[in-house]
Amino acid sequence: MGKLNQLTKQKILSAAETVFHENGFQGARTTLIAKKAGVSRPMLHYYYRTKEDLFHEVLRNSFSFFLTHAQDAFSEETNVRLVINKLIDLLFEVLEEKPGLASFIMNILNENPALITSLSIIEKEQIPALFDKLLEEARDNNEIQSAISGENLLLNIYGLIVMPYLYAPLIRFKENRDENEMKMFLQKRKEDIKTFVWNGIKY
Amino acid sequence: MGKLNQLTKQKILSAAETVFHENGFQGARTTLIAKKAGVSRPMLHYYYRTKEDLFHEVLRNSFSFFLTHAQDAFSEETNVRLVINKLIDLLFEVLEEKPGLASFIMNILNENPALITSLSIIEKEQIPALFDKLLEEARDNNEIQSAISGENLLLNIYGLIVMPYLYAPLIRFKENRDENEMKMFLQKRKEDIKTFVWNGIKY
DNA sequence: TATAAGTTAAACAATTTTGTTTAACATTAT
DNA sequence: ATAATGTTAAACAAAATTGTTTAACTTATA
Repeated sequence: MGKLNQLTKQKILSAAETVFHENGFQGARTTLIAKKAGVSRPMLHYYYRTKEDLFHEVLRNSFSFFLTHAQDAFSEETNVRLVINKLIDLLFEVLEEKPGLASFIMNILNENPALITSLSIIEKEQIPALFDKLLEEARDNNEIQSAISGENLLLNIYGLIVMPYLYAPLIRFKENRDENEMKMFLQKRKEDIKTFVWNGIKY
Repeated sequence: MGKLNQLTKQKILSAAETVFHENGFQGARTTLIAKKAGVSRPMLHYYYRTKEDLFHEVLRNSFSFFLTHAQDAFSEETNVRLVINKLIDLLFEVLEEKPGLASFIMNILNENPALITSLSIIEKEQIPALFDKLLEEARDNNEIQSAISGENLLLNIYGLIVMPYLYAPLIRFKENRDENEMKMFLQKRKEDIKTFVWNGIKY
């Protein structure tokens, strides 16, 4: 049996990513995915038997993409402050590349958190622990005062970064900012977040 | 024509709130709402013709509830720091009372932001401007150094507060924390956020 | 060039969900 | 007690959506 035009399969997966990111599992329509992929509906089911199969593939890819980038911050830098800045840079890049990813994750967290915990990538996730270690070192060196935990620090950073992406549609509507103004807003905000976070833990 | 057993109507609205908060518009099932309200399906349509009508009512109430409480911070306090602390307290109270509200708002922001901007309450919303004024005063008095805007400060606070509520299901799953442990985690986090935010803008 | 693989449009079955109708029953107020 | 109001269960119609089937067509390749 065949089943192997990788290009078509990829087009479907890629369209699925966009649609699932924008609408979540329930809101997504396989018809729209097929259309965006430029492919007939039977083709979609030919490569991915069910909507669920397709969703799981997107889910795995998305989390892998997100976590891999986040982890990079810890391999590329060693000092807390630099790691934090790097992490913020990387996460902004991730969301710039996939703006729907933030709400996608929020959606799953809400709809079906068990889905996330079942991912093998998640089990290997060590970021809070890595942060704990760096924070402890920094406290020993009197670089920071705060007794914050790695988990809380990470939640803070996620919250600060993700917020504007969730909020973006509202800001756009309310203040009528065009895409370019939004980009500048986000660019500036990124730097603001860095100093905000640093001050937040320094004292 | 009748249409006025306020108690039943209220039961329906209240059940609808829970279901819409937990599942969003698309994910919500009118059948489940009727069931939770302890009422037959035709009754639901008797008081609210369509699912959409019911949703709009919940939407209005939810935003009104959220914004009214947030605004209170500015009437009850006058100093930036105290306003911030009050706001954080009030928002935590809001989310403690309606834990699904956070993801509900995120959901709409994603699914249909136009819905939010069309709310009359939103147009009257002045919080960023109120913050701008307080921040300027505080800078004049050398209480704070940061040049942060009211809008960004508000985004920061929202992000920091909302995050754990979105994240909660995952934390619960991953670390197996029971409801009580979650409450303590949130309680502690609330105070952490206060100092985190204050340090963030002070320097 | 013949064959297999990839693809499509069209039609359809099955399911889910919303909203309506009907006929009957219960409750309240007149 | 009688009429209006509130309520239910049951059945149904209409629409949307997923997944499948069929028969035909195209393109690469053996």
